[in-house]
Amino acid sequence: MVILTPAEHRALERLEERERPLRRGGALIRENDRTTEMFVLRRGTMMSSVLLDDGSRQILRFLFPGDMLAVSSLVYRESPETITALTDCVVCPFERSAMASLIRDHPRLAALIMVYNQIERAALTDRLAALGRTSAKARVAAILIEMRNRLRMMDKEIGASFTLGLTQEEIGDATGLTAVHVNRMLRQLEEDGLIAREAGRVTFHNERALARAANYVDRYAGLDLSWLPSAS
Amino acid sequence: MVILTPAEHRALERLEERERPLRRGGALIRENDRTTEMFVLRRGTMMSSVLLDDGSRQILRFLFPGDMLAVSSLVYRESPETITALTDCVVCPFERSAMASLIRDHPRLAALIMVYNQIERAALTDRLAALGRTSAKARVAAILIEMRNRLRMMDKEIGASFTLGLTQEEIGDATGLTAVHVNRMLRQLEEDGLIAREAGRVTFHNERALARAANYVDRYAGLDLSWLPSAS
DNA sequence: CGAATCCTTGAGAGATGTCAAGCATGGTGG
DNA sequence: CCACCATGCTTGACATCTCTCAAGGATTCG
Repeated sequence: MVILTPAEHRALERLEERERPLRRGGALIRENDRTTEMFVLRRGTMMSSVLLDDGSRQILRFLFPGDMLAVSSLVYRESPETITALTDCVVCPFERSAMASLIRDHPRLAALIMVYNQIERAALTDRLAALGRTSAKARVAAILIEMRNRLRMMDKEIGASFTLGLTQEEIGDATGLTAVHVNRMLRQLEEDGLIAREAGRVTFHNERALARAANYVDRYAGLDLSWLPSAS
Repeated sequence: MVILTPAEHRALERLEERERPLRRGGALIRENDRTTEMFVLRRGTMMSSVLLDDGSRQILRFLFPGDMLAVSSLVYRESPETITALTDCVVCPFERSAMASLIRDHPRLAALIMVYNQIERAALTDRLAALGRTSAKARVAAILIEMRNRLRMMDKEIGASFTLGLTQEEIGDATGLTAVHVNRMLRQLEEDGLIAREAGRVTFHNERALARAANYVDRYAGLDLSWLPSAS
């Protein structure tokens, strides 16, 4: 999509020099932790979430290889969110001061990071609109499509059928529903003929109708990066 | 908070060279408009929103002087959101290519823009958690506090009493509720002794309890910008 | 094999939406 | 200056959606 210069490649690789493994279920960062590190997710899937006073949890985002984690430590002394591994993972930690030099020395990479932030922002606002204004069934359908599409970006083999890798409680925490109601909505999607399920695998039987039910928009499409600074 | 060099000041001022007035209710950008412009809001308050298939609206964010508008045109050919004036406004348009040169020539400003994006992100995730996991009453309380705090950033005179400047329908579109239910929640907050209302003015009678009811976090506090590149 | 998790289903409760009507307010044209 | 209209607010009755609680079945892991 954008061709990086060798120097830019090296700068990005320097962010990924160190590796840290993380066990399934392990927390990389907890809310209110003090940290000045950021991370690149290299392998596995993670999620970021917040806990509310009453003990309920809201999942903000699912994270996939290539995503930057804990960018908020650029700004906040204490982390506003918890970051947890959904599968065994490998992350690459780097100090936020590395971000300062990267911005100074590689303006085009700085611009690309802004682009990345905007894509993430669009995904968050889509979820916001879903929580505010769509039905439980639509929200569950949206999560299914989102997960399939992100998984497919890592593995081109994935088609209409994939392993979701989320419990119904996690789907509920992402969609603002209870696990019980998620279960009912999955069954309804099945009865509507939109999906099939077996042993943790989901199969889309009518992807078009599912996307329509979910109000789904692909935020990795429709990009226009022609304004980027030229390679220096 | 951060002291800018004269050159940095000039660079920011260049973004605000031109002015465009906007009437109350007018749209600066509509969803799916093609635009390559961005804006700085100079005067007035605005909102950004999306429309769903069924005609319902979700307000994503309220915008105040100093905010950057339409940053998504850095990324998307077509705008993912509508931006509308809540009061008479003045905006300063600039081409997104100006952003490219600003990033190249002023790394510290680029870093500050990233900081700004992260603050906005935190505000969005707070709203997300509110929509997903808090009661109608809490969401309405949260909007009241948010509006008061942002208005107070422009006008230090504002204390416990302020003019909200939103219709109950707009509060509903921001909180994912119907206007009717917003009305009932406002009444309840009043009966609980947390607020008083008259002629569009809201007065906080028990701000601490209100903030508690709303799960409110001030995202403009707790910043740590010590990592920023040094002034060059 | 036993103990956790996770999933599934039912019944009833609670929160929020829908519809409908009336009231208040402010702006506007006659 | 007044009558009228559009907009927004308020309230009640009822419908619908989602949650809560509870129980049992399935699956995985040690």
